[in-house]
Amino acid sequence: MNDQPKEAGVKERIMNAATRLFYQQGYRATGINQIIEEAQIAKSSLYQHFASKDLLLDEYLLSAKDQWIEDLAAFTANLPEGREKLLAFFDFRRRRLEQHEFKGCTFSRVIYELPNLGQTSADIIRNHKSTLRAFITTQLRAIKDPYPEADLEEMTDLLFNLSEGAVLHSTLFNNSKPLEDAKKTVGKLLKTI
Amino acid sequence: MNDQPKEAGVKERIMNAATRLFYQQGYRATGINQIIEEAQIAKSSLYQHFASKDLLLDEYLLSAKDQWIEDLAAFTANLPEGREKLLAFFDFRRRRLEQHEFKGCTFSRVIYELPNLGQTSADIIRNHKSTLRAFITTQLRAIKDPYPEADLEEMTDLLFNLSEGAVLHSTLFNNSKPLEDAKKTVGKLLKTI
DNA sequence: TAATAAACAGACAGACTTGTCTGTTTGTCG
DNA sequence: CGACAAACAGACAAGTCTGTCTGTTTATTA
Repeated sequence: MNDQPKEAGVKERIMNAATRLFYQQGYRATGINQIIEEAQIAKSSLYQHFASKDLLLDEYLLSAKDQWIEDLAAFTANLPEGREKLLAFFDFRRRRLEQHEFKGCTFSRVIYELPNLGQTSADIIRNHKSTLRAFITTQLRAIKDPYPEADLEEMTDLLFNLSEGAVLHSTLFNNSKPLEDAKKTVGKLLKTI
Repeated sequence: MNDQPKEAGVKERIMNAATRLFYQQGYRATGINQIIEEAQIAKSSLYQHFASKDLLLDEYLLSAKDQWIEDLAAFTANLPEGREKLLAFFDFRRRRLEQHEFKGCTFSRVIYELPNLGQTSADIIRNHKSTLRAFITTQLRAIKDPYPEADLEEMTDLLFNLSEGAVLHSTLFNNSKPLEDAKKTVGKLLKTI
């Protein structure tokens, strides 16, 4: 439990604890008291840095989104644009699930957990998913340019939906296979364009 | 609020209220007290029929799953097997989201809301998703039989993942477009087999 | 009519929740 | 040293939650 680096700043320790707990247990299932215990900080310190639990959620989503994009960039840094990076995208999502015991997509989880999600949080998540979608579009363009606009859109959505569906099914069955299979299918689909 | 038919049995009224509330607000966000109020029954009556809230969830999932399959069957009853029913599958999921204000898939919601879901509940959901997958396989076979086993599996998973991803994105963006586009894409994919 | 079962109302226990507030300790900077 | 800010511990308010329990009313059936 007490695996927090004591040297880290208070705000950082709160974010670390919230990140772990919100993802592993969910937002609603995680109490303020559990966060302060794991972060080893005082309750008043938490409310000094975050006005409410809801706002902590928003900051968590913002930071998780940045981390996600950064990790993807690092994971695909040495690969050529196009086919290679697209396939690696599926490896990346698979690896994330495996590292986190198949708890699902950080952002989809929040969407489904909070049906009446605040505007700000929902915007952050939509923004993140749009970034992923743009990543796919970029790689498709690298494979075939010029790519007819209508076909590009369609293929982007196909791959985007395929990845999300595969993440969901890997989560549901606690198994990497859906994502592995999806990657193979993408490999074949890319040969047709 | 008081739109429960008073004639309906107590257990039925509980299930009706739970179905509406668990889906609209989520399982954790819905309290026992709210259920008994909407169902217009006494708290002791609820615990007479369901030993705990967790077991109520399981019965809710079972009944929701049956209803889902039944509704799909009715929706596609007059269509020929194969291409038509496959395309209608996407219409069906779109219509469900539209009718429920884009709150997402009943079952995926539970998966994501309860990361430490009980074995029974998880099994019900996995069973349901397997049924959907089997529906797709059946329709693909109707289009092309014999269908090489490996290709059949791959196309099934592709369509299955595509539908789940489209449902997720329609939910996220409160918009039917992802599911409409997915249907069009399926139409094209089916021409290639 | 008497007996049995089902549903009723609602108080209650006990544990949880977020957020506030008081007062103390610690560390840093001039 | 003196002053200021940050973090501390932890009690507390006010509300929520699930589940239990007591005792009453209603309906059915023998």
